[in-house]
Amino acid sequence: MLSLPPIDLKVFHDNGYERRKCRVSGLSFWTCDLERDTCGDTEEDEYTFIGKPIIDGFRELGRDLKDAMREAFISFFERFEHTRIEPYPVLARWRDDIHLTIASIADFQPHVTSGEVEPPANPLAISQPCIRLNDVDAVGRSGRHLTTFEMMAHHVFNRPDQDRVIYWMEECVTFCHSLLCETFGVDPKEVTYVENPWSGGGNAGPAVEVIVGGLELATLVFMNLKEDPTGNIQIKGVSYSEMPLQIIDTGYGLERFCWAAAGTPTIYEAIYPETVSWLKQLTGFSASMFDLTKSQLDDLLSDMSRLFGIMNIEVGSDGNRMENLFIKKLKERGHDISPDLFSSITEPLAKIYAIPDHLHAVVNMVGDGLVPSNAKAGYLARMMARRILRMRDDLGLDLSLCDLASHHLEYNYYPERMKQTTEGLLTILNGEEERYNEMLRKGHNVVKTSLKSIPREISELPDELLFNLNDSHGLSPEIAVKIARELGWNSLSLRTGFNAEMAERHAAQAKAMAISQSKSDFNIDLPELPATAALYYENTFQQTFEASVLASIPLDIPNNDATHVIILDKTCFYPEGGGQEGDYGKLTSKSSSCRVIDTKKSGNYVLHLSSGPFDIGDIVQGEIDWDRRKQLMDHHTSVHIVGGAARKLLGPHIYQAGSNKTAESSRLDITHHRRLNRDDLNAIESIANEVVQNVQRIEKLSLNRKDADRKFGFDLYQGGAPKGSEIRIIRIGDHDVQACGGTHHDEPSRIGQIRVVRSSAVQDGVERLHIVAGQSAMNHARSQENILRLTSDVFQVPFDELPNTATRFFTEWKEQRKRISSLEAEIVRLRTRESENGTQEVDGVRIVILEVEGELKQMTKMLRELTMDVSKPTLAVLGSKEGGGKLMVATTEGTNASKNYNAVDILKAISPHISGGGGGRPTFAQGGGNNPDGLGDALEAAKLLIGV
RNA sequence: GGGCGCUUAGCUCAGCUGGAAGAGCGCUUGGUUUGCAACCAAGCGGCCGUGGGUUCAAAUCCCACAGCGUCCA
Repeated sequence: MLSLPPIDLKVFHDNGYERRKCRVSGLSFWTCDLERDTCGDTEEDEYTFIGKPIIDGFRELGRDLKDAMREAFISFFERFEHTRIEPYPVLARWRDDIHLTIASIADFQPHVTSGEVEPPANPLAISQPCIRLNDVDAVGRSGRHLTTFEMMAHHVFNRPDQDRVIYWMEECVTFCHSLLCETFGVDPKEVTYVENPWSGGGNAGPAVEVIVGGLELATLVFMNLKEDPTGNIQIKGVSYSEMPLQIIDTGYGLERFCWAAAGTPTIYEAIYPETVSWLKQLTGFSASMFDLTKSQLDDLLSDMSRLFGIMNIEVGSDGNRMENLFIKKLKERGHDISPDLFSSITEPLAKIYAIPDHLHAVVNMVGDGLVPSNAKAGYLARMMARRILRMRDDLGLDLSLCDLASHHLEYNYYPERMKQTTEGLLTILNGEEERYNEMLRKGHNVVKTSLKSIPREISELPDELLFNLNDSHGLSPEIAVKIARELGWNSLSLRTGFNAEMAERHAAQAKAMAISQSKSDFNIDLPELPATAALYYENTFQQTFEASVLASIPLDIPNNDATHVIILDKTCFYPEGGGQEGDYGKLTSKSSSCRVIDTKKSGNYVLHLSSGPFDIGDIVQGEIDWDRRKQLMDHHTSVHIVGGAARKLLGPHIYQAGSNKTAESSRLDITHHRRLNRDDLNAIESIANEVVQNVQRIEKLSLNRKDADRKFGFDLYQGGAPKGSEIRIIRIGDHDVQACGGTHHDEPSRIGQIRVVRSSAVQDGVERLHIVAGQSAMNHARSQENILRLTSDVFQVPFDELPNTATRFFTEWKEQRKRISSLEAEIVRLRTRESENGTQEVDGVRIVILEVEGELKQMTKMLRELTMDVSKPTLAVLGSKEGGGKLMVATTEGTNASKNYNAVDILKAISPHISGGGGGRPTFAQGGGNNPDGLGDALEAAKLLIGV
């Protein structure tokens, strides 16, 4: 078993670099500073560029600085034969394993890095906007963390097995060194190259971290290994073997370069200067606030930044301990500040710094067409929006999310480059703020009710309660405690580290989840065979064909009526895929004929689920159930048309979140930020039917992925990330174009008619459209009419009178119900009065024992009438034969009646006569049984018991 | 995809250790007032989300579904 050899390059020696071992980290590194014995990225290496920029030639800040820096980087590599590639979206639509683009190499995974697809250029240079939310809690606090950044990169995809090698380590490091020290004028003594192998996502390789002035500015990864249990190279405990590709994956942090060029106290001041000073001004953050002079505060902040560099502030680290250490170190540097002063400076500042970063992430995501939601990728946008709003509230800013976003667009963004419109973005963010406010308002109530049983003097809320408020109602522990204090629980506080505990708890839950996941698929062992030729693509309308049987495999467990799986050399049967159900039909050989009950796909084979076997080598005639297939095509093409119509009507954020096509109907799930009403559906339906009438032909293209991406962009992948290098594309005029493996009409007019029947909600931010087309549209209309016919038969009125008639019947029903209940009350009153004739008194208490008719409800009313009057103390026992027998006993509260008799005791004593039980309060008991015939006995027993 | 929570009057919500459906706001009427606001009194307004189940009895307990919310992947 080997580990990786040292990275020993000519470029290092030529520039006077030596290989050393870091005294702190133990890693090998290259340096030309003879004094140096640390690798540069340790807790003993301070930033050297704060207050004195280490990169020359940049006087701008903010967006201009980023533009200049990006251009300097990319044009440098253009001079050396690299092709400039436009950045990919931040939403990784071409991948099904991640939601967001987390690195420049993510643009080319998995298909380019696997060697299946050619890269768009080779070598190439790019600056790719990325979003990483792992360290979101450190943003604003550490001085360097960001959730969204641009990863500048030069990538090379070498194929040594095909004799195509562009360049490898030597040239790569040479480029990097020349960029830093020649173009950017960095003092070579400030640059160290640290050898630190990289691994991730099943790949690995040697790597060099480029540290400049104590800050990691770039990583150069030489990816040439893949995970392989039999491999002979060991990295971080995992075995790898060499792969046919050699990929150079570099990452240069644009924002870090900007910071090193600006020398500001934190990275945020380098890239978001306008926002930072705007927010400082609005919150009144200034030296005088802390009884300091401006230069004192500046000194303090600069020293804090340098300390940030060496103190690793990570998520989940113990806040209190870090703070004490920090204060101690500041004291060593001559800043004697109290913990209170420290946090009153850092708390608001951290928020002022984090807000522009978070805004950038939200604008990146929503600008790219993402709709915030309570699940999946959309949740990430909502979470970030809520973090901004919380920080805004903590800072006491009187600004809406839209105000903040508008400012951000003006100073830090190019709105015209967004896919979403500015108006659409602001509308969506406005909706997010409304939801946030609604959550807070509701949260207030929730806290109020959950505090009821909690004593006011308590100093800490129960953990369970806080966890629950957070998980179920979105109230962070801080907010929950704040609300509770406002409600009068004044001595409450939140212990430090609570959030970390909560995160641990969530992590434990997620872990438990991961273990309990398993998946069962349609799986059988298949022999090695040539791939099935797909006739359904060559001619979508072919209904019959002749093929030879390659395999006939009995099913262990019969699937519906299917007993065998038949594999042919070629087929017209479309296998289930892309939400379109498989074809039905039949296969006939000379000797036998079987039904095809379903068609599925497994690898390159089409599996016909057959009602019986064939012999291998048989020549069979296949015929598909054409009515069904035609209907499936109607629905599939309709789904594309309706999706395009929705996008046209509602905006660029409309994206397919899923779909399903059966012979009866189809469903299309689209991303949208509010519920659709019937008017919206009508509008979509109209546009869809115009397309059916006006678009002549549907184009079916087959392109390799490289060309498909370039020509149509990533909206192509509405149906999810496709596999393989060849992409089938369905283009319906200029109305809709997407990658799709389904069967489609050549002419939209073949569909006839599209109806968008109704919409329903799948999750927040995703609306499901129910669609019927072609013959199904006709069937749907007929069945709707049938419902009307049946209904109008009941009411005996014509169709168009139905709404009025139904309204009339309903209101009359309600009126009559009310009338009945008032009549019942009247009966009760009459009965009660009657009963007074036959009553007896015992010790001044009136005794009423009666058999009545009616349900519990009426009996209760009667009892109330009887026992209400305090001047007439009464014990009443009522019985009814309804529903198996009912008994009720009540006394007049606060009188001799309630003193002398216990209703529950009496009830329990007599209810066995009707084979039942019951209970209640001492003054009011009710019960029932299942032997109505015993009612007389029960009432007699009551008389006996009471003594009348 | 998973966990948790919510659904009760026009609105906002209590009630949920099973035993007479409630409050505040709004609405109607009356009182007070020169008038309005305010105040006082009375009244109107409920398939307690839908469908099953347990029980003598379910807004309340159990199951399924729907809609909504929330946290985590």
